[in-house]
Amino acid sequence: MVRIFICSLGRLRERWVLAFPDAHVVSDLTEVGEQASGGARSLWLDLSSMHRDLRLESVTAAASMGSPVVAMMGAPDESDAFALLQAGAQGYCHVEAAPGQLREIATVVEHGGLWMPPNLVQRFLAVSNRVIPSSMPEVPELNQLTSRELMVAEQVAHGASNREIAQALEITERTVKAHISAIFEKLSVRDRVQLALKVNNIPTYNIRN
Amino acid sequence: MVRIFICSLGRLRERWVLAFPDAHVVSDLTEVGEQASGGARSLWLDLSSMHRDLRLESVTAAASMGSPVVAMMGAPDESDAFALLQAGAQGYCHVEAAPGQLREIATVVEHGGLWMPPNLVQRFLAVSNRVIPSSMPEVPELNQLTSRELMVAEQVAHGASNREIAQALEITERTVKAHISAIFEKLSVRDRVQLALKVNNIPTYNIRN
DNA sequence: GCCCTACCTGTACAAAAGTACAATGTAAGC
DNA sequence: GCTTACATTGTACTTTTGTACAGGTAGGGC
Repeated sequence: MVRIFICSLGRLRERWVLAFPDAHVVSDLTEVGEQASGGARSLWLDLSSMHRDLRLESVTAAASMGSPVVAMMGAPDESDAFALLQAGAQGYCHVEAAPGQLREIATVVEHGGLWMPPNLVQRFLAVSNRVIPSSMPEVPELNQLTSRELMVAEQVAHGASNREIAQALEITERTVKAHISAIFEKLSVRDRVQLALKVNNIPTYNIRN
Repeated sequence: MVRIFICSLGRLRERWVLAFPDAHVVSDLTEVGEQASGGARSLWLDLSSMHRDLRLESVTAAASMGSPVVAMMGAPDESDAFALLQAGAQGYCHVEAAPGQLREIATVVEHGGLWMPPNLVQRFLAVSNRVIPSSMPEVPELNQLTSRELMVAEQVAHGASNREIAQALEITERTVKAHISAIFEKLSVRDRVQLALKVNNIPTYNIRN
């Protein structure tokens, strides 16, 4: 089974290689034609940094090539997901999905199944008046934080600057920095952006997490 | 992986055995509890010769047991399939599906995917697409960005530093900064954390924006 | 009492991030 | 040919962020 990633940068992300060591990559859909055109293959479209119309267009074009298509997005968007699936994609996932999940998705779509994140399925079911007990995955690392650190982390996770946090908690900016450094250490992140993403449970490009 | 068929007759059909030589069978859902309750398993409900309300009820009960559920019907019916999937089934197929297809379905649902006949997929998505979009807006401001800016924004939104973005896009760090400043202006955010949150559609505390 | 942790703060410094002002090249459209 | 939008880069600068090293306080457990 050949997995071909279509990415405008023409380079494979590390997670893709971790998932599929023999993955191929092309920078444009037109270059896919030659690659394993006869055999079994799946197409993985990196739709991050693409406008909405172009995303739909790309998926439609890819779907017409006869191989299962997985749409990979940078900014998750529910309404978009269904549009892309309707346009012919068999899978919809985050562009930085973990390698293990990528392999699951591959298994599913290459056997004719649909794959989308559990929250999307839940969303659909919710709309359908079905009550599903949702066990939203928390971020377990947050339990390592002291209560004060947690306060700071929450603020960072919602875009507050050090100065604002200091004012909010009525402490010095210096103290805020101290807390933040401790948080970085405990959560193994390197800066406040990654902290914000981790608290909000959003994957980052960085492997060292 | 254990496949348990729930069939009122208490007998396995030939096709099921052909597909899964080690398949189990029970005549009622209540008998499932004991079978491989801890390990990985999938439940295959034979819903042929069942009234509509009972079908729904069975699927709901089966879905609550924590294993993927495949609803197998004798007389395929679109609206019914829809209801059963809403009720928690991960798969929907004909009770006399070919062994090969059964195995495909097993692979899909046991990896978290949805499986249903191709013609139903389109129906399913068409309805979803009509129902979902109104409820959750995407981030319309992102359309103001140029394609290059969008690439940069996506990278920022996933924790990349300016240097990393520069390397990824093969441009200068200075150029990255230029793009980022333009993005801030267009999206009315003041720093990269807020940008990251906005792209990921996460609200910020933002007092003075 | 002593130890440990959480919490707080200071000075100083290094490293990013972000802005101001300016400039070049290119491609598309009128 | 001209205009406009986009992408790119430079120098120089301010601000913010983050770290290193050091220290002080308060409370709980032993």
